[in-house]
Amino acid sequence: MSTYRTHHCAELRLSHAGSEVTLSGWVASRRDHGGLVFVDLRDREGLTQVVFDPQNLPGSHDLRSEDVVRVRGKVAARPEGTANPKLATGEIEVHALTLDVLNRSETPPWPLDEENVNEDLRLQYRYLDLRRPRMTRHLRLRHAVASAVRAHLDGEGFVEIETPMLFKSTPEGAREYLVPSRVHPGLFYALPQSPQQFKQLLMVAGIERYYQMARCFRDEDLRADRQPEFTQIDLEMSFIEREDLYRLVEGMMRRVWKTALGVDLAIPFPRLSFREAMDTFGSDKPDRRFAMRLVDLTDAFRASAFKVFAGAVAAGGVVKAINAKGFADATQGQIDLLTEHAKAAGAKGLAWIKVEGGAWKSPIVKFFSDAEKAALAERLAVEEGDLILFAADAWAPACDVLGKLRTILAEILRKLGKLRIPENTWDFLWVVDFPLMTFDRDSQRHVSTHHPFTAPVPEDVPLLKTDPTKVRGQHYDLVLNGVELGGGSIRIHQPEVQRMVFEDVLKIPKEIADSRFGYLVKALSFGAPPHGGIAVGFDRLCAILCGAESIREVIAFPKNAKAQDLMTNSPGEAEPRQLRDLRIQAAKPQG
RNA sequence: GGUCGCGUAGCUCAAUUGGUUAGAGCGCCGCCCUGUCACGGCGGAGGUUGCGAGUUCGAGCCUCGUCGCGACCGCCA
Repeated sequence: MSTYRTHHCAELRLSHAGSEVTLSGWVASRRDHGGLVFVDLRDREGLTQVVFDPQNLPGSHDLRSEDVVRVRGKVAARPEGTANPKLATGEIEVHALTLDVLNRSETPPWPLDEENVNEDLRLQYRYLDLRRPRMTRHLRLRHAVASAVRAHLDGEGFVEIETPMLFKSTPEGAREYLVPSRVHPGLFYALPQSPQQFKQLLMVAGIERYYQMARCFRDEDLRADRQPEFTQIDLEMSFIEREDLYRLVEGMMRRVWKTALGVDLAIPFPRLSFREAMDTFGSDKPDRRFAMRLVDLTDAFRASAFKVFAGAVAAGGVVKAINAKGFADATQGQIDLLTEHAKAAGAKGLAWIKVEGGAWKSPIVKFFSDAEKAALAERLAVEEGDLILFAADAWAPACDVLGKLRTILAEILRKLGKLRIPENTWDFLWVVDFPLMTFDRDSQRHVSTHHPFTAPVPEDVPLLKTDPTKVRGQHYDLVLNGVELGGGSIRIHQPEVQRMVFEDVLKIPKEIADSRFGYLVKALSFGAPPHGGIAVGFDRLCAILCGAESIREVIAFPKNAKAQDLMTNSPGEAEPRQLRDLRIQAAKPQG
């Protein structure tokens, strides 16, 4: 038995009354009555009230927040009327017989029970921040989720395999962290953005089912849900089709939700094509917990007197609208704000109608015919108090604009109490049938919508050379409550198809394709099995399960928004000697 | 790189139109207190209002610059 404890601080109950126990932990709070001292002793499990008689234990007067102590004492039922129903151990207390101060604590820089505190400070003293029960809960939930994932994948025959952190620079995609090689001066490794290529090589190696809690690195600007290093549940399987993978991930998520929240998720998750998602929600990661669907009005305004609409249709575009129910009382400022967002999303302006006092108030409604008004009223189910917002443009930008407005409106209406987004609703879905290629106007060439290893849908392969943007990829995104949780694809496993994508479709010069991806194409040529996989954002997953706003809340030692670690003060300068060894000269910023 | 927001005591926040010596709660220090659990009582310490200029008789408040932090946009195959 430990000399430090016989029980933890959330363990003792009335049934223990009379027994002698030893507890160790931190002083969470003290209430010194002079002749009697109460201390809430905290360990990772919870709180226990310890009662000291300072005549016998004078040191109890000197206890301070966060001192580490060991207490031996007798468990006693609390006197009549003094039980604390807020504590699991609230029926009892420990009457201290001995007190050992194992370590003193400086006064904490902020009261640890204060939730709303400057994040700088929390990150600078992260070890104190993590003592708080909420953060302890986050880390332990994260562990429980990781365990559930491992248990599930183990049960499905997966093998956990580590892949290198020191990888090769592949300049496509996210900016990478470069690592200089001392042995090869002037040459660099890169930290992996994901183990993508290795997991495919493991399939060629015949592993068949691989997974890894993979640390990934991206040297891009940060967000609340983005860190320079983050963790993915990364997995890959051979001899599967998309549906096989959906089933696997659905089972895994079901297990995770059961473990973490005790919730039975409904599976299978619905599937929505990219086209349909954009068309009805204006997003490839739609939050369907609220309606506010995009409605198509193209045919109704084909011949409209309102030239903005008719013109868009004539140019091959669409007219679409959404109904922000109950927002007819939007202020001019709010309309302006929405217009700003619409413009930022690529719209030229924002047409709107307020339905107030039985009338349609709008700068544009005078152009509408009765038939057009009737179509509007019917398709948007227009009622008193509604605010209708329009987009008239080519299909993709029109959907995009309204999709962004939809998200913003939902947030505004939710705050105003006009839209209720149900809590504890887990709206999972698969978004599928993405276009394999997107035409990039800047570089005037086709780029992979996701990555160049995604296999085309078999029946679309003939279009690869003729009309690449029409080719659907076997890519899938896992979406939860409007958050992209993960994505993956069935990969190309025939070397000639992979080579064609690199050279004929993406127009990557042969030498570059060879030097960057030659080993992969070569590997495919040695009997690569059909395979595919997915990467699920583990930090985001944990944040959602914890109800946290930011993934920083579920990472033990995260970086701040400037990618710094405020506790260790990194990044920091390197010694001149280190730089000399690496043959690197730091170009100091001006000033 | 851009837009917006924030920066006042250790922490969370006040400070009327630009006007006296910048306040409160918590925390901290000292004394008192045997049933508290947001313990209570009395007393005390603690401030370059992020920094620098400017306007003004006078700036926490206005202007400009700068630094820091955050959110978003760009970016994230």
